[in-house]
Amino acid sequence: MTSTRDIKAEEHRMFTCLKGAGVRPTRQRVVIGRLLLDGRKRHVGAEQLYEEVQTSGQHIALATVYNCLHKFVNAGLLRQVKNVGDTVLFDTNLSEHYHFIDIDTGAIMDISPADVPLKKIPKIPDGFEAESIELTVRLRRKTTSKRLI
Amino acid sequence: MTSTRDIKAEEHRMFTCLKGAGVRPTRQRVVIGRLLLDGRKRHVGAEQLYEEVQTSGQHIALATVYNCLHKFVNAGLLRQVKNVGDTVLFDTNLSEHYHFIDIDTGAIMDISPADVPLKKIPKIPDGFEAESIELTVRLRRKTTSKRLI
DNA sequence: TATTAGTTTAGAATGCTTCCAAAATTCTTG
DNA sequence: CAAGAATTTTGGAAGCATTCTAAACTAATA
Repeated sequence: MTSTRDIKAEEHRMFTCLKGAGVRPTRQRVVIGRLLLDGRKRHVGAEQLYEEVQTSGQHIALATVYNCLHKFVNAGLLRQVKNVGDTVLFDTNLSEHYHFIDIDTGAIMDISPADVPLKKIPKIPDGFEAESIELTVRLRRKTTSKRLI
Repeated sequence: MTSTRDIKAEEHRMFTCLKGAGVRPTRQRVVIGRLLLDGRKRHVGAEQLYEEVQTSGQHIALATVYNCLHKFVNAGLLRQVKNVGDTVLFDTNLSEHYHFIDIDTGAIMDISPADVPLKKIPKIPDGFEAESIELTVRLRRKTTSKRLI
């Protein structure tokens, strides 16, 4: 079990972490930071995170969750996944990697860059610079047999 | 100038084309097919196409434009681009290729696969098959100098 | 031609995300 | 520590692309 002192310590760590990233460490951001920036690699949507906050017994307005996620992205604490369905996802994995997407369930799995070395980066048009390179492989469950019973 | 007979001929060609693709050739689909499936490579949104139809003096309900685009995608006459902003785009270029996206304007440019050979396809997880592989390079206009005047 | 199956349509509904303007919080400076 | 300035939070409204609905229509089939 986590003692009150440990919680305080963790909160303080997150407080410092946010400050270091140039993000004003408000109560809400510390709460979300602790849920999200704990080292685990996850893909989260705003709505889902909103519910996690509620489950944890806290309340943060949905609009604030959105604000916070965007702030974190700008601060480089989070990445936005742009290839998924109709909903915006945020990725806690900051290292270079790509994604598998199960088109039926929407589930996302990481692809290590070691598994897909690009032989060369495409030549960037003059006057531009690459902001991001995304590689997404959409997967369909294989229909192994068409047994009807 | 295009004669009435030519138009009729083109309509009939599209009629046949749709039929061949297993798509029931309704008036609306022939109209949209003629605007879209003329060989030019384009990236189009539903709303934009809807306006093109109106400009051409015809009327097709927006819902029908959506229906039609999806039908065309299922029939393999069109591809859906899934990496762009918040709006769904359709791509008349059916051959393998990838995309540059100007993050400021939303403009899309094709990347030839010759420019980005994937050294190897990532290993597809067991029980799945790849439905599509998308590679998207987001571009930002380079800030060459910060002249203020 | 009659029947059936598939389409079109306008407008309503949906659902994710952003906007709003007021209240609250955090930071800065003295 | 107080006061003012700047930023953030909030709940609800608004926005917007897309899908849904159910009735009218059209195309294919027998």
